Amino acid sequence: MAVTLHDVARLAGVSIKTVSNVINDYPHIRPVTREKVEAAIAELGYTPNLTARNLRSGRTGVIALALPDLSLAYFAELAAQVIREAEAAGLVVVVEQTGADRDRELELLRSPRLKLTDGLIFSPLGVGPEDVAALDVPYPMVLLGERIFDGPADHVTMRNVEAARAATEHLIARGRRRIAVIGAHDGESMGSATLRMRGYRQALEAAGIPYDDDIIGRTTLWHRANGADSMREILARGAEVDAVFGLNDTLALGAMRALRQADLRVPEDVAVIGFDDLDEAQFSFPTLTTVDPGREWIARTAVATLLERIAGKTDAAPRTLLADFRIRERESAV
Amino acid sequence: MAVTLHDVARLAGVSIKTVSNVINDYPHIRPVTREKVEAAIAELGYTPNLTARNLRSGRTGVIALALPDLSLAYFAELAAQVIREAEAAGLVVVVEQTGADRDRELELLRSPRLKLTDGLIFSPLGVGPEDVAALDVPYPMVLLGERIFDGPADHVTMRNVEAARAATEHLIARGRRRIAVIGAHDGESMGSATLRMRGYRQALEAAGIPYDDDIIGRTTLWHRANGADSMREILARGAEVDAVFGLNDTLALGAMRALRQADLRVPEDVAVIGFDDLDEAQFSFPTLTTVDPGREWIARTAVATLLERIAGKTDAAPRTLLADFRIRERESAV
DNA sequence: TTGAAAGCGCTAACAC
DNA sequence: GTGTTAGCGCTTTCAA
Repeated sequence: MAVTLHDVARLAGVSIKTVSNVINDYPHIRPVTREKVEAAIAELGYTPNLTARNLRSGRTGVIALALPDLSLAYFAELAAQVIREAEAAGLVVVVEQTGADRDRELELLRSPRLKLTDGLIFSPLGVGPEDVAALDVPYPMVLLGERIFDGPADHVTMRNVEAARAATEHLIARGRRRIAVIGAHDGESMGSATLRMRGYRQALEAAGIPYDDDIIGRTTLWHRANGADSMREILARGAEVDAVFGLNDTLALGAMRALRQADLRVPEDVAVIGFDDLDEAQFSFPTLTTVDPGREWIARTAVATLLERIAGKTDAAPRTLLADFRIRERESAV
Repeated sequence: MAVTLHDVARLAGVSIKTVSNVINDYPHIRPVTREKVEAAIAELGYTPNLTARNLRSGRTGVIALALPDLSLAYFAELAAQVIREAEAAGLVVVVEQTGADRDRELELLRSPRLKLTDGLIFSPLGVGPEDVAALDVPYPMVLLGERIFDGPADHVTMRNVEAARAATEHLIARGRRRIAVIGAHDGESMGSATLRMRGYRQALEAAGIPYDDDIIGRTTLWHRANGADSMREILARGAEVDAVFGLNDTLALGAMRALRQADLRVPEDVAVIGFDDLDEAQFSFPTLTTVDPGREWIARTAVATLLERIAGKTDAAPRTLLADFRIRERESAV
């Protein structure tokens, strides 16, 4: 641990600057010198002290990714992608879990731990439009998700309304007219649920299908159990249903479970569509038709955008970047 | 970003040492001085530069967690837990994905990026016993998983053999005798598959049930599709089966899918048990009986053990720490 | 109780 | 082409 530039320089019989030059691939070095230095580096097993380098350069090569919880499949897959993209850009990623808690999210934004990173990719679930002021942070940040629009930072997100509308239209085009929704939120002005509901209603309206509150399942959490419970409630009401739009895949998978327990066949009796295109959607029974919201593009764009800001593009106005989506047609809705 | 100790000291009319003392809660400071300094800190919005502090202290407060892929539910849940435990200990976690690739794993161990961290929690899937030499790294490391025993580092893992035996016995106790296995590996001397197979065979032997290679499904990968494919193959052979032991939950869930497609009822016709106790096991249809291998304990112990090593317990011999397991009884095997 | 100054290991002017 | 040197912002002896 104790080998420094000085040690290498001494052994090689040169100055530390020369060693530094070799390490940083400075072009004009005599081959002989370079070899001497490289031999010394090898002999001593020298590796640069990144902390010192960071102190000099003011950069760390580390970015933070803050999200609700890795146990949620959507965020795990998002994190996997962000880490891959960051690695390709020569960065490593510190993952922070906020538990979707507003206070913890706000605390994180002010945390001195972030000083150790070059920037933050933040997927909030607790803070909302009323907290935009707290988002005006003194370091590069890219926002993900639907909680914040017109914030003081770049924002990479998906076309929720259009994609949800397309999902609903996918069902309508297959003759379904009694399309239940699982995962609606009450009293939320801006969020995935609200936006996706808007797309749903647009599709109904365009097709001349009346909106029926009886087949709208409300859940605060988007876990599988909530999807199953919500579906059961709708069925218990005796409401007629020939399709289900799960506002995310996890809810849709939960709903499928409840449908099968109620001896309803998917897709024959009830077609099901989800949203997210989790890996799991390919392997459920039946496989889940869903919306691919462009997660890969979102991850890549978030990293690229953050890097631009880190590189000094601090003046440019905050941008909103929207991913393209597509419907992944599988067995649950054909 | 540019506020330093010097700025604070100048504003407060004291030396930087005094400011430093205040920040680090050095006991003997006159209240007046402290107040002056705190006022200056507040006015300037000073936060310490962690990089500089790290350079001095030689510690970073960052640990690395290297695992195959966050898209795999088991590792996502493990990471979630490790991050929580690390946070409780005042550490943040850099997550690195190796893709279960031996070369990438070996490269990671030597990566200078690790110099930015105080230690590594490493869950290898590519390197094996033949690579123990590479594991003798010059920084604190804790190993997870089954790939390496008697390595040069502390090792936190689960009781694979005993737990697999208990899982098999759970099925036997419920009258099952034709217990298929999904996920066996060929030509692997040490790994989860091998150990769990050992427990399976022990249970059969103890119950006087003959081992039948016809109902052993081999897969290299442990994804859901492999579980389904492997199950289908066994069924296609015409082999008689009244239970399935998925060597992990994902395989078991895949196998359940194949069973239902073959019009076999779970658990009536075929009981199914898994291994891992993923969140998902509680929400599948039917819910999955499985082995809880003690993931939470493993995460907590890995962090605690790493911290001990970081704190300087470098002399002590490497230890192997084993988690307690338990069977989570759910619908798929009653 | 507080201040002065050295130095953690590195990079980047600037000199030679 | 290579060496000297001044910091990056902080902690920490050692004095005062």
